[in-house]
Amino acid sequence: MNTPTLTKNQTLVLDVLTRSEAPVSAYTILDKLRDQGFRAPLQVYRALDKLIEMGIAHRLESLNSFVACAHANESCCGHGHGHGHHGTVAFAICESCGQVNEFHDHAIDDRLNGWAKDRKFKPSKTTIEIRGLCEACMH
Amino acid sequence: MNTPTLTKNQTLVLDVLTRSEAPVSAYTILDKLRDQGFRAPLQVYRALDKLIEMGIAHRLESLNSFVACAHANESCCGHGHGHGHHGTVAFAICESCGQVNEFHDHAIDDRLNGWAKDRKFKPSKTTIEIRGLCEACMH
DNA sequence: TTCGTTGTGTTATTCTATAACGTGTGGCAT
DNA sequence: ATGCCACACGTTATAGAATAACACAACGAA
Repeated sequence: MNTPTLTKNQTLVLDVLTRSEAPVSAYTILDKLRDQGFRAPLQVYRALDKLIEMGIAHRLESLNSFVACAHANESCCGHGHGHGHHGTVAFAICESCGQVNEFHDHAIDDRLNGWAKDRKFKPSKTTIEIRGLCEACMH
Repeated sequence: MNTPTLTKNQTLVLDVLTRSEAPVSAYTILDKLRDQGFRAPLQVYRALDKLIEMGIAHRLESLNSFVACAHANESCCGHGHGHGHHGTVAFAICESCGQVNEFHDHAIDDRLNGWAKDRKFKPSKTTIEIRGLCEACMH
């Protein structure tokens, strides 16, 4: 019920994201895929665009980097990948170790949607990113 | 009780931000200040860093652009500029006209802080940006 | 077959941000 | 006053992120 068949480049890029512990920049992806024949940034960006469009990957705006979606097969509220979305996704990013924690919170969604509705603002994409220190990295 | 006296460059940059209806990129700021003697990006970035540090300006991560703080003299909850923060600020950005609406919502703050506290994650900076269409730009 | 769509590859260019120097000034302790 | 330090400022060069513009190949639908 998932992946609408990925192309070769999309698969390669997704693999890099999946294998990485931390977010990866487009140019880092490029470097990691030179051996597989990648030569230009566009090859990476095009694959990323599709993956993000499919909801399989996310872009971290505050880092200019990318991660694989952590909820690939999840359906906490009747939403898998196939149809809709699990609302807006939020990220907690450790500035020390780089680890990213992806989560979603309906109360926040409701709040933001409420604000938007009140002002007749039509949201297309919402970004929530918390930068800070994870427990392991605090001294 | 405000501005801890801005330097010349900081004042110039803030003026550009204040006068602009929409977010401005660093290089656009640079161009607008060439007449006042600006010649290099760093002059802009350094001023921006300070302004942001003071809470007088904000960076929009999803746009790589900057805006003047809309709450400069506000104290909705006992917080002005001087001491602390009015929690986390959120932005609604119209992708058509570029207008930005800055707001803050304690329920969201509480929710995010709760999530962080549960996981012993220590937030340093939180980004919330809603991209979409404002009422005026919907057809 | 023919056409349109989609993925691809390549070169060049634009936009965003920082590194690494060096200069000048104002405070302030001695 | 002298020496020192912090800090704003200026400049050149470079790194990092993203897109423009063009060309080609594979594939399915009409």
